Amino acid sequence: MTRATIKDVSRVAGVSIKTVSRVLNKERYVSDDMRQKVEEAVARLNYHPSLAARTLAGRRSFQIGLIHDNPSPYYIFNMQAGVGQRCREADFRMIVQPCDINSPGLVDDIGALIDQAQLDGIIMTPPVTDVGTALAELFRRKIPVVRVQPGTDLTATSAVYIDNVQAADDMTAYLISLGHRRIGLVTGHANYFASGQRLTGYRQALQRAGIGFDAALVHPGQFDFQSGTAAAEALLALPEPPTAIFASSDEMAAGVLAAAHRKGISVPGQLSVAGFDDTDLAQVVWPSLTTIRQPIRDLGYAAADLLLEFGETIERRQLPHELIVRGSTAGPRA
Amino acid sequence: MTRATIKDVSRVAGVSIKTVSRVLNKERYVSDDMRQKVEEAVARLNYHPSLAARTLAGRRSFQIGLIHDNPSPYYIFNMQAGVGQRCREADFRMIVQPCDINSPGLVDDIGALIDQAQLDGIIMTPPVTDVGTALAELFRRKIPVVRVQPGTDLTATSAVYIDNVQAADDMTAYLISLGHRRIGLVTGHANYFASGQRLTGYRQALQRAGIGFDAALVHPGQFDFQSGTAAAEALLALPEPPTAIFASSDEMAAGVLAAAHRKGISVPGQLSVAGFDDTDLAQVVWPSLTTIRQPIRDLGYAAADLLLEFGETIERRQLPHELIVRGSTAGPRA
DNA sequence: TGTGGATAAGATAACGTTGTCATATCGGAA
DNA sequence: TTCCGATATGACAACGTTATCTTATCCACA
Repeated sequence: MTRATIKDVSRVAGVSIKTVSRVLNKERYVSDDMRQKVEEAVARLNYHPSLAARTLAGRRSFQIGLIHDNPSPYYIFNMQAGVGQRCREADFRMIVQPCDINSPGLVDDIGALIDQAQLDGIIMTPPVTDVGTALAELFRRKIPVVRVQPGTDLTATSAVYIDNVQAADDMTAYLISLGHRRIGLVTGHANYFASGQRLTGYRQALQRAGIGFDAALVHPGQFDFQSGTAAAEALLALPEPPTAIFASSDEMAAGVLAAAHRKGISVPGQLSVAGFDDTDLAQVVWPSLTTIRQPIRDLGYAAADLLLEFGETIERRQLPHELIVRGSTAGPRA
Repeated sequence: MTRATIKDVSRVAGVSIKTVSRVLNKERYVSDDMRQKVEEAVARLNYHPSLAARTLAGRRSFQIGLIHDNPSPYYIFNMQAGVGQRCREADFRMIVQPCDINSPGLVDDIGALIDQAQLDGIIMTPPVTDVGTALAELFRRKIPVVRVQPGTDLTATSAVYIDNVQAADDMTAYLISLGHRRIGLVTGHANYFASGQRLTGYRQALQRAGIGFDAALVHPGQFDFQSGTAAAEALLALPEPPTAIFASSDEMAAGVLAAAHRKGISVPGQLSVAGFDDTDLAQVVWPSLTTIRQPIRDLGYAAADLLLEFGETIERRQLPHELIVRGSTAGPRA
């Protein structure tokens, strides 16, 4: 017994092939009578149309690509979950393509993917979002693109994002409201525009509170644990060390926690620590992290939604972030 | 300008369509002369064959499926990385399909996936590996299957795995070698056969060392942080509490750490803690975890390799685990 | 009563590959 | 020399859908 084809369905239903196709594609001009006959036959034969044939014959492939170069399992997992869910709802398939933004073959790889799979659209996550050559290639092919949290050419494609400036501002303001005046900031990887945006939000909140900006309190990081530890060690060795450290990612915040533990500095007693992202990590370290929740899964869902609903039409959607207060922050010298 | 087709290539190279196809598929009986002409034309036109057309005409789709129902981002991310890498090497594509083993539609979903995408093979990870109805459906369709760490019907399909019994034995023996006699065990989720295997390894090591098995020291968990915390609280409240706790996952070990921190119990001074998996988490908590490294990425790579190299032929491959000693373990009452 | 637009259904030609079969050439053994 | 298997290439059908075009009704309206 081999797979059922549309021909089998049409025979069983007693209608033409084209009518079956019409029902499958929810086209207009099909009588309820026919529709029902076809649906019964489809169910009876447990028929599933061949994606290959549909792609070849039609101009759609029912597939979208998710391109990323992101080392964070948590980020990618949730992004995939969101995109994947929206795809399932529309009976689309998601093709995940990791890549390397420093590879010279990047543009060719993306081109090959689109050619081979005849993708109907592309979703990109940072930092791939801001690779000019890749973007240019996509424009050349006139393929619908949605970028997640893009940093450049903001109006060139559809996009979904959160307000990173406001989020960092919120967190900084929260720390200030606890009584902190010397707040360290560990910035993110320079490849990510979000890093700069979070710095902006930090400065903005300080200024509003009338606290002078001290460059010594800002230490570069790369979003990972190691750089969080290193940054914390540098900041805590200052003549006038901070009473709170705001790390631009939960991983770095975990690094700060580890550094504090090692030095016997109690958190939040002697030092408050805040993260960003609200990854699983935030609730698994001790003490659990005060952080900014970034709705990664929702961003993925929204990205796929824009692609499926609007296609080439450029659309933008901003999603809300949320300040999550947990055990790693408290007032200074408590 | 539209995509180049095989027809364009054949025209530019001055050969027949079939010859181009032969070169593309590395078939025999093609002269070097022809091969070179075709390759030049392919490069010049930047030609990429349509997967849809190849799938429709041939009997292969150049796609394999990865089916999972696993809540761990780390596990899935690494599994995908391994499978994906092997796929890229063979110019195959990986289709990732999350699923729900408790859903009544599970079998239908898998069937639909295979029908629609005409997959050349399937890789499954626990706990989907042991869902009898799903396995039966795959057998019915005679599709090559590789299971990662299967628990049942071990010889029914190809498989890749580590020796969970030995791994748990290794860890338990290590803790005993440090001088521990009362070692708590937090077991994993009952859906996973690995959970039982790790318990077996634990008992095995105890017995070899002449330490009596105490059921009170074994507490059920579900692989997650919460259950680790709960188990630790229960174990530490025993009249004669353990001096070491071996959790069957790093997440649960992190939960044990948190419980210890909360109670003011120092690790590893008053309590040793060990995990399992060596996820990113192990190095991000404080103190960093002594654990068993499970080569998840390599397992994925090997699984794809078996699928691509052996197809329907059943093959098995065991990969090595490794005991990783970090800061969370030491001798008792140090 | 005739006309035309909306509705409904089918026949047939694509889509871009691979499979199958046919054909031609070459080198070595009988 | 003759024949045969190995090598090399091409013509053409087939894969399972959708697109395009055609045909047939039906109903409202002039």
